[in-house]
Amino acid sequence: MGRSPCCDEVGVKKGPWTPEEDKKLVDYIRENGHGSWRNLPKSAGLNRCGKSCRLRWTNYLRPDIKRGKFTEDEERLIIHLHSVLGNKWSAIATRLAGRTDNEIKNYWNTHLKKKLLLMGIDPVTHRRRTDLDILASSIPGLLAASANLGSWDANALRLQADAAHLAKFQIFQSLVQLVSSAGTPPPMEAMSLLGGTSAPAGLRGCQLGDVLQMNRQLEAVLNGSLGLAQDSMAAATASALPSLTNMELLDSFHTYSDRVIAAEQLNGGDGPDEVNHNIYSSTGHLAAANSTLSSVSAAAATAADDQMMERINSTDASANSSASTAFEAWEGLNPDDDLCWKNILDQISWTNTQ
DNA sequence: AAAGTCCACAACCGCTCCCCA
DNA sequence: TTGGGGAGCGGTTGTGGACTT
Repeated sequence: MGRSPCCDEVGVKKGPWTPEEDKKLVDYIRENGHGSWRNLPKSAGLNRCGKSCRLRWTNYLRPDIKRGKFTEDEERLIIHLHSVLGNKWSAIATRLAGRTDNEIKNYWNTHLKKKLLLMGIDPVTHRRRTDLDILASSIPGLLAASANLGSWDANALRLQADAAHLAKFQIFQSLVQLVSSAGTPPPMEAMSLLGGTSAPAGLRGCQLGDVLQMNRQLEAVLNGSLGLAQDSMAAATASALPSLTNMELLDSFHTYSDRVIAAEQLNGGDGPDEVNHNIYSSTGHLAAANSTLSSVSAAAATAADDQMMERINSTDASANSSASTAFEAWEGLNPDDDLCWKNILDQISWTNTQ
């Protein structure tokens, strides 16, 4: 069912609207309502097509439009709604008073999509990414982010190291997950990288089953770490950032924990929607490493690392050896060696293409 | 200071949906 | 039931300003 374009008239103006045109359009609609958009330009004395008038009105001139930056609440809501509705921008816009579909779409494409990618989340599926290319490309950004964390004082050095540690830990976990999801045993070259001369004793010579077990442990640790991080955040930050006041620490902590709690509420607690769980929980480390709260979260998570070990040791005796192995392995890796990362990525890329 | 590059956003294009004769 | 027209939607593009080299 073809239809002729509405803007096929020659001589109809296109491009940016002038203030005079805006005034004509606003005045006309205020006085008469828009009525038929096709007839409006003629009636209003505008040399535009009706479609252009409608877009200008609905996206820019409408009096109930809310201008300005998106708030964190709005961001969170957009991400949540997008996970449910997909690219249904108009449907999403109906849930955000004063925001237009076009504005939300633009904001998604220019900000939120990148934000999610940086957090290691696929903006389409809202699940954690394992794509190697993205993973590999994200490493410099992650490390740069961790390097830019702070310039306050000596404590910043500790925080920077913590954040880098966490970012690399997350990457490592993703790599292990990737190996386990490949369905085939990794090549000896790859395994030898994990257990080779530069690798820690815990990983040396480990088998696929060990890697899978390790991955399960890491998954549990990462997914369970958020609560621990919240529990220990205030104390951890207090010890890591003695130069900040208690009030500043509490503010930082509350900002972060509010986001988490709100995400949980949006989620309906234990509903089927895993989006916010994915975003705020399982990737908590990575988000923390990249967000403005990264320094606080990273310090807290460092303390949480200790508690993770305790939890593993106390709740799953059968996994004790593997879990310990995983962490010993991580501690033994030399994540500051760029060549080490390149080699691991190269080898696992090779695995994935087999 | 100039040139080049990147980024954000307004606006356009083309398609689909829905209503109505 | 069909098809024409209006409106809405999502993807894409163009442009101006900010930033970098």
